[in-house]
Amino acid sequence: MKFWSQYFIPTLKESPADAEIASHKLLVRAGLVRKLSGGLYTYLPLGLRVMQKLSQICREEIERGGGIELSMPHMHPAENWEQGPRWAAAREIMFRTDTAGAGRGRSKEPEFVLGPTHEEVITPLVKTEITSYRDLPKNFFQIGTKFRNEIRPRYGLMRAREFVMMDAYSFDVDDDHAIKSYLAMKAAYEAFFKRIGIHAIAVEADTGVMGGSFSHEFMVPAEIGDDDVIYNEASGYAANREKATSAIVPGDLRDATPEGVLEEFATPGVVTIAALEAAPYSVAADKQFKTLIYMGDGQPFAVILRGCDELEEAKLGSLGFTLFRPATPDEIEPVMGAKPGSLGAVKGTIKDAAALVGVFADHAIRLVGNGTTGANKDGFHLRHVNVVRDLAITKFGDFRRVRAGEPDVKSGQPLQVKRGIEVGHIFKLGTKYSEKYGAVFTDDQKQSHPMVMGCYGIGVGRTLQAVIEQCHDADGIVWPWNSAPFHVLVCVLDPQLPEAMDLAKKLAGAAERAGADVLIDDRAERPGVKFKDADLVGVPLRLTIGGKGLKEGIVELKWRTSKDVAKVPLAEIEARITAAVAEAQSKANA
RNA sequence: CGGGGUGUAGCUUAGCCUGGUAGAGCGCCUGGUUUGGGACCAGGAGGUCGCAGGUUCGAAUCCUGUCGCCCCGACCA
Repeated sequence: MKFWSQYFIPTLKESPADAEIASHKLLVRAGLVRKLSGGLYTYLPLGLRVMQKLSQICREEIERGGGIELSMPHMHPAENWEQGPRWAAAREIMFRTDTAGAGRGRSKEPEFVLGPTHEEVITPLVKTEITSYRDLPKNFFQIGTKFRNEIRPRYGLMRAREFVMMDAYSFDVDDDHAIKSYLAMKAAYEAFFKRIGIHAIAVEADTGVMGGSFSHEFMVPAEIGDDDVIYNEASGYAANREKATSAIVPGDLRDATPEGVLEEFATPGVVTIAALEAAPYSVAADKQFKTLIYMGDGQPFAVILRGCDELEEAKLGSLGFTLFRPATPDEIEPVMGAKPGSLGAVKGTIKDAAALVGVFADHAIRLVGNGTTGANKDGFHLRHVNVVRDLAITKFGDFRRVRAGEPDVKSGQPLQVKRGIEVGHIFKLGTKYSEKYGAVFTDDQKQSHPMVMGCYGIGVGRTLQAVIEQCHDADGIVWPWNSAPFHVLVCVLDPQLPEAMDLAKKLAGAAERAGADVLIDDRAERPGVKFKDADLVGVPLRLTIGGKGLKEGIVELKWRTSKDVAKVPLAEIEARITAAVAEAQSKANA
């Protein structure tokens, strides 16, 4: 048991000016963290306790899912990363030492990076230590500090430069086994989020810079989340914005027979979809082809969408480029023959078609039929453009951004959108890293194969904040039992009375024997202050010992989730505490 | 990195437009009265007004630069 007067819980009446969202304000007001600098936080005792609780539950569930705990350095030689597949993409977000070549008495210092995740460390380790199928599968995990040079840290622990993450890496002999490991981790995640008392949903996700074949994000629905979840309640479909697709193009769509003769017409000054929609042209946006030029690893490629659709840039990741970005007008003109606004992909109109490494079309352009697009001549467009007849398409794909209301691919029912906080992510990586680092094993036929990997992350600090975001009211935090820094708060209104303190210690002891963590508020504060702090800090079960109650022979018992106060006779109080703790535990672990 | 905002006591802030003794609330210290939902009275400590230049007789206030922080965008656990 801890005594508030001896402990350190600096609560604040007012929210700090730099906190915007409820969970961030409460994190600071309830005395869980203090900011050192943008994206860097000190965990105060209470915050640390919650981090430790979450970490421990996470550890238990990951172990249950097959994980073996170890701990890797936070600082890595840049060399490890240079040998890996994502150095170019990842170096942007890493903190790096700038001592390379600087000396300090030596002719050359190696460059170091602070690890944002550890594929680049675990894979070489496994390469040297595991060589036989007999030693597989293995799933290694750690819980520790990660570093990311976030362009814009924000929302307290939600997006920090230094943060605590559980990261796990699975190694299997083949795809089937890798999928088993993946599903075991998915189940472990679900168990973890359930135990800590928050609602998190698994949604299909893009693999992003991690690479890999498929992936789920674990999202906590919240207004302030920075990701959109596209979902349909009834069908169970759920995907993040980057991955989400819809059944907007019917599976049995037959491309229309080409209509009309391709024809150029003058459109002076028209460089936007909207301008072409307006009189005198009056071409509806869904009858236009939008042509975008991107640079993929230094080479230009085109993406064609309907005029009414938006590009979902992350979906370009499926094209296999390591790095891509929108091309600049200077890069576009020599290739296409015109500036942005007059571009098109009609055969024969592209100035240097050979320079394009691909023309990638969104499936939905097949709905356009007889459409209009740029003529690759400034001030001119083409009409009666037909997909099959006129466009030289390298590959069709899903590149458009899904909108709410479009039909779900599973059920055809309208999709909905809500915001969420990404608290965890699981990837089936495949052999991307194992091939690169030579992490191979020998099978029972003496054949050598790359290990099939998966990687898994849970942002512990972010999860802590997501718990607060999901579990609070106007008065403060309302901790779920298993996440709470303390389970029971014994509020002693008259700590100067020895009999009050004696009783408090006795009750605290009873609660501890029942398995609860107990905090005794023995401060010489007025009752109002104590009650306000109790609500702010959000301990699930509050026992109040007051001078008046003592005379009546009762102790008050109150749950943070309810306004009801039970006046319990002293003779019964210990049994009631034991029962209450047992009940809360069984509910939380059901 | 682009756009917007902001920096005054430990915290929340007024003052800045229109230059002239830096103010309040919370918190803190002392004493007293209080004591079941953030008490009251009296007294007190605490501020190079982010930093550096400049304009001016005089700068928190005007100008320039710079740094930090916050918000919106791209990225992510």
